[in-house]
Amino acid sequence: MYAKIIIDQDAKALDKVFEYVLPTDMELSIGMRVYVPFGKRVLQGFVVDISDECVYEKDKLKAIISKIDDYPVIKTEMLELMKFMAKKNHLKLASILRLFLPSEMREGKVKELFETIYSYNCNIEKKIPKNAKKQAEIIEYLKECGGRATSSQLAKFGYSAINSLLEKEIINKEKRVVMRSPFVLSAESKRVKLNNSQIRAIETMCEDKTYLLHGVTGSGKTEVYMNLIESVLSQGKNAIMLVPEISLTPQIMSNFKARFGELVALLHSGLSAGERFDEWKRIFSGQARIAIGARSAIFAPVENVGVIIIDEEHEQSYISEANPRFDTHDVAEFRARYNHCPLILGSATPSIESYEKAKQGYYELVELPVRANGKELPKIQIIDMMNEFRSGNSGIFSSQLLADLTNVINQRKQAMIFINRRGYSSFLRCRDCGYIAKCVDCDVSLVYHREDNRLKCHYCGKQFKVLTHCPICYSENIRQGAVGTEQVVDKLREYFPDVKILRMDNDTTKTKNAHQKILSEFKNTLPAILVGTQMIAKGHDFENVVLVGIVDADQSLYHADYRSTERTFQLITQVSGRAGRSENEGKVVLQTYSPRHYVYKFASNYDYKGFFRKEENIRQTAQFPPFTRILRILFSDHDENYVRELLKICYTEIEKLKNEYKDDIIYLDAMKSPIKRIQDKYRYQIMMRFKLDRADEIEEKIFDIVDNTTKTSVFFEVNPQNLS
DNA sequence: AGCACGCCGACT
DNA sequence: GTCGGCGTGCTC
Repeated sequence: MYAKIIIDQDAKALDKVFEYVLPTDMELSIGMRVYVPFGKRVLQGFVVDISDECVYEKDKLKAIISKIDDYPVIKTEMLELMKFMAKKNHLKLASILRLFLPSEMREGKVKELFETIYSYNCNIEKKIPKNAKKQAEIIEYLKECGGRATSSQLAKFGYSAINSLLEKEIINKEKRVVMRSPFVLSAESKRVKLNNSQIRAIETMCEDKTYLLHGVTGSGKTEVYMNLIESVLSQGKNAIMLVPEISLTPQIMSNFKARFGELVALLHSGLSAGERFDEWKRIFSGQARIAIGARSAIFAPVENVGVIIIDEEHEQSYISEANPRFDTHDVAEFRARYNHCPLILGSATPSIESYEKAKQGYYELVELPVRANGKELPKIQIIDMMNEFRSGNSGIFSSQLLADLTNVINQRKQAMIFINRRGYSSFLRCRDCGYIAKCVDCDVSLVYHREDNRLKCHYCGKQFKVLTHCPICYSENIRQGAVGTEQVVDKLREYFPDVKILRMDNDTTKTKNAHQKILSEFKNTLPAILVGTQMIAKGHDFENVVLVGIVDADQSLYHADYRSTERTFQLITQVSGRAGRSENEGKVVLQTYSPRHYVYKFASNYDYKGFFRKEENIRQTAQFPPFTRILRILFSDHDENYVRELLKICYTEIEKLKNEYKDDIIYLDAMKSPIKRIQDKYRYQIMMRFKLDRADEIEEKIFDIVDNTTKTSVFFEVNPQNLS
């Protein structure tokens, strides 16, 4: 007998099925992990098939050494899913399998948790040979980085050079473990009486198909989810529920823990590798029957799935932005159909894509039109900031917002100010020569963070000291530009020196329980103002918040992105939902420089359907998704000439497709990526847009073309979220 | 990815 | 000549 094996290594050259002889005394089944001889090494592999035939030359086959576990860690459903994803998203098999397992069970380094660090050994006085140019470069680079660097940083110099240095003990190698700790849960259970539309929704959503649950903010979707899960459990089946990472807050999670206790397994980024592994095992063994988590929880080893729920389905975070790129919707769809169970996509502001699918009958639309507490949604007042400017107010706040804030404070209530950005200001610029501080490895401006008075690269995380003068013209007139959370806080303190003003954004929530601390402090202070980014828009109920200010609503409109209007609508709706959650009337003040834009008209009336019709129309006429498909092919390498050459060859080949698909291809062009260098890799891309009818066919041809032209891996992205 | 092979420039 | 750096190709 022969076993077909996928080697657990993330390299394009190894992305195929290898064959091994199955020793007669070894009891092996599909989905198990094994050790196999591979060249001169012993590597981990996954058994994906067992057969009595082999394709490769029989006498060249080696035998499996041993099993790693005595049970299959990858279940049949997941192997099918692997094939589906490999085809759909053109991903490497091993990298897909790795998504299915907790990092504890994976070979090789997991970047977030383990990193190989190389450090310069200054004690050893050994000379580097004059001809060893690469090695000298490595040492130079190491010195620049303060003597230490990760293996991914050094990869560009090549492993031969690194190994030579290691051998001579000029540099040392160590494995650093990055540990994370969990947050604490406090649980209190309460059961809410359901209204009619909630009951109807629960009764409807039980078939083997996909439902789009459109519920206004505060319509009690969570309660619907809980009841659905409860009924699924009573049928002896299990459940998967996905929520966006930022709303994986203790509040929401504690509700589920309180209701379902030990049956819930939580998978979120805050868990340490060990804890994550434990939760995974609890699901795998069937002890835990409900998997709740962010995007990657869709891969939880839940068997006999009775329902899959994706809450806030419109959230960007459901599409993975980094390496194995996939869309959670596709994976969820696959698993739901495989298990013949309902898939529920819930949102107050469904994505245009999903709503269009519902309209065309691929999804069934279920609506929750009223708020569970029967209260009206807060009034949204639009403030024309150009007008403010013309009448002499050049500040961040309109006079209306200031007046309302004063009012709130006098009533000893609370307000939230929403800002669409992070950091104090975007970049450091020399006022004399125009120099902008940029990252040494990435082609992006560094962002100034006042907290620790440093410049940070938001792409690779490197930090730099703040410049006191311009490195080009030596001018000392170098400072920062636009508005951020910190500046808003500072300004507010000027206006309201005695009021508690809290700030919540990516920077103030870095540490373990910072999130909770800020929220509970806010909850217990009257009056108070909470300033924050996207984070404050999600699922926190503060009964004393009566005012929400949106300082720069336009921010997300200005992106050159076909989805930016949709995102602005979603943002406004979500943020507005924070005001007037209880007895108190709520109000929203929305400041904008383009008050006549249609998004504000619809958003201020909470008219999702009106907005959808308008947006649908625009997308259709302009030939954008969901009526077309955008494909982005990203090439990146340390050697700029090499990528350019690769791009050129691929482009010429792809261009030939235009003959056959003249009417299908709307747009095709090759260009530098908007951020042309990240982690010292040059990025070039091909962008294309084509009609849906033969989209899969075209895509497959392109995959083939690119595969046959390059040995380095290339990223494909469908309907990209951001174009960096 | 990482290991061996083999080409090519430097130097006892 | 030999030693060692570093690019290339292969792994069932």
